[in-house]
Amino acid sequence: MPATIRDVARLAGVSPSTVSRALSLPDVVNPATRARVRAAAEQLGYEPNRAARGLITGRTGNIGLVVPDLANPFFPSVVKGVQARARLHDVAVFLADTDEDAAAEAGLVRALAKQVDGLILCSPRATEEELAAVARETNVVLVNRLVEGVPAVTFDNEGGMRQAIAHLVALGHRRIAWVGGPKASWSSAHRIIGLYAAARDHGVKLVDVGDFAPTYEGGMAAADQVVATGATAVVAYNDLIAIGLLARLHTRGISVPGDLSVVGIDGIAMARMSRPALTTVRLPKQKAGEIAVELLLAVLDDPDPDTIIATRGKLHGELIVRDSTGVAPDPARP
Amino acid sequence: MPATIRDVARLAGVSPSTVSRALSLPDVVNPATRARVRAAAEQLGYEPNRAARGLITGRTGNIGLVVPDLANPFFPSVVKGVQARARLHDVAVFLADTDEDAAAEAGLVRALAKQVDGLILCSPRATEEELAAVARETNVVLVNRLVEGVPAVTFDNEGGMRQAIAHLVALGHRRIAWVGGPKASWSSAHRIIGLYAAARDHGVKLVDVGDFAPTYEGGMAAADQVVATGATAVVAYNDLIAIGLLARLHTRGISVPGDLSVVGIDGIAMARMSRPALTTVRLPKQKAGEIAVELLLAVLDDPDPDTIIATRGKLHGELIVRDSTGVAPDPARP
DNA sequence: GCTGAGTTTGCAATCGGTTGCACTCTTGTG
DNA sequence: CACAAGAGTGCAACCGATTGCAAACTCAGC
Repeated sequence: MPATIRDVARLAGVSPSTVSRALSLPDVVNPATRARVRAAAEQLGYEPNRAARGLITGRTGNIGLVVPDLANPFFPSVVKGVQARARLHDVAVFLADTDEDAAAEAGLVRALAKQVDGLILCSPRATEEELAAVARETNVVLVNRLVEGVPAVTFDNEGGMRQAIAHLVALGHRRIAWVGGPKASWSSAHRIIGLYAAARDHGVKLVDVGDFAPTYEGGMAAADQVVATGATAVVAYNDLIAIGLLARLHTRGISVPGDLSVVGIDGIAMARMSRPALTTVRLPKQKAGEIAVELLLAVLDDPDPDTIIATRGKLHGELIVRDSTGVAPDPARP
Repeated sequence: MPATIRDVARLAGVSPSTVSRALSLPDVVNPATRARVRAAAEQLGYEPNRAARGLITGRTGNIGLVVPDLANPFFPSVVKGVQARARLHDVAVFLADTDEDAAAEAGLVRALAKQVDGLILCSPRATEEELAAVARETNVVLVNRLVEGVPAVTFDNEGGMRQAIAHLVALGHRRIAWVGGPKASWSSAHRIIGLYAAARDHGVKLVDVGDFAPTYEGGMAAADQVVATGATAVVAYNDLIAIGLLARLHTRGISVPGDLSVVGIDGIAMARMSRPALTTVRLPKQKAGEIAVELLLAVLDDPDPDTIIATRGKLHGELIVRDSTGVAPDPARP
């Protein structure tokens, strides 16, 4: 039912090839013809059939986006960024959610790969080898993960942790606990590195209470161990864990920030709404999605390996101080 | 680079047409040949090219999903449901977020429509006429919206409101405020109808404080008006608004549920995490996404108008009682 | 042994675009 | 004025599948 290139050609009195050129290579056709073709296309509401074009060009005009779990508010933000930027470039986005399942992730990636020009993998849980393998056969951009030779946009974890520690140290904290995220999480591993570096520089003690699910429940589970460390402040892998901590601490009657200061990471909307409002390192999530699209599109246009390797984005976080952090309790008091 | 149907044909010693049939119409080809073809396809890792198939069949194997705002936790849940179910049927999902902009919505829908077999529109902000028009030229399933002659999956708003009111009445509340959502929201309009009906049945007074943005800020903005009504309980259009109410009420030193009980709607994860934990009507959001996919696929398989009109799903919500509701304050007390 | 029905398979057209090549028609140059 | 270069356009092949139609083959029945 929709108009084809032949309909336009007939109406404009030219051949289909001229229509094709008038629309996609404007400078090789006579301005007068071009205008005539454009008018005909307009009148018929002609839009090239993507499948047909894709068949010959090998390009689908689609990109795939894979995230571990949409229920974690971190990811919808990234998705929004990808969405918005892709639309600007007239590229459609296939979305897939792996439910934090590394096996499902691999299958999904392979299935998606065949239907798109490139993939954006956000916080993938797969191993480096698997990712490198995928990147070899498909155009891939990683978000929040770094693998040798694969374009990526990451967050400056070290810088973020440095800000958090500096803030806590300024408030007088000298013993700080760390609640880690999933073992397979690249960013968890890198945050702890930044944290230790910052702690060393400031001469404060860091206590690692282990790895937890990056969820509210994970935070609830971690809370008692945090308290047992005797730390006066805690940094959590993400805001969801931090909010879980807040809840359990409240239940136990431990005052935040009176007895214990809590810092999250991510800067999800919910952090503002918790009680007390959560001090956090806000990551430019949406921006990350936007840049990932730009990177991917750049790679598609110029698949030169050297360019690809240089294609990197590193985004800086920003410490947002709210009510969950305060001066360290006087050690003499109890 | 990937194997084509011709490669498989050559390896199996048959013609491409036989390969096509062996793979998609198994019973019209000789079992022996079929096995040979299957083996060859397997060996080559052959997967039919979707663009090529789409060109001839007119089917893309893709569906589109349009939501107003991924930042509202309601929608990621629906998206997850759609996702999961679509994958089961080997259908890919295009996602678009309109940023709550009705104009953008129209454009997006039209753009998406050409690349997919059908669309799922979740809580669309467009007018009935626009939606009916879209439904006439594309296969559409609505979620959380009802338009004459268009398949839809909705929530039982009346029933949900009835449960909420019954709960509040049992707690002794006799004057209940309602904080509405966006004017263009179909569900807001229908929730208020259910609310009034339930209030009448129970002989309690309902006070409408007006329409607000379906956000935390919207709830903060509504709080003072709620207090001014003198109501002892308030029902909010959604959980986000309810959580905003909680925050502002806390700031003003108004106790929840001591002075005022608060009920939300949606049952987002965040509701459990608020302080006090929010009593809410939990809607089966993910289920709605799953059913929407089933409905859409059914419509695609059988585009008979009579079937289409009968294609409806209505999901029931469930009252989750938490700490934000309690017995009405003694009127004599102040 | 021949005919006809029923199976199984291949040929070739087709979907809707894009693009290499060749052809026509200007226009500029010697 | 002839000729070459260049611009503009059309022809036809092609991308990778599906499918109507016809050919080839099998097999039963007479």
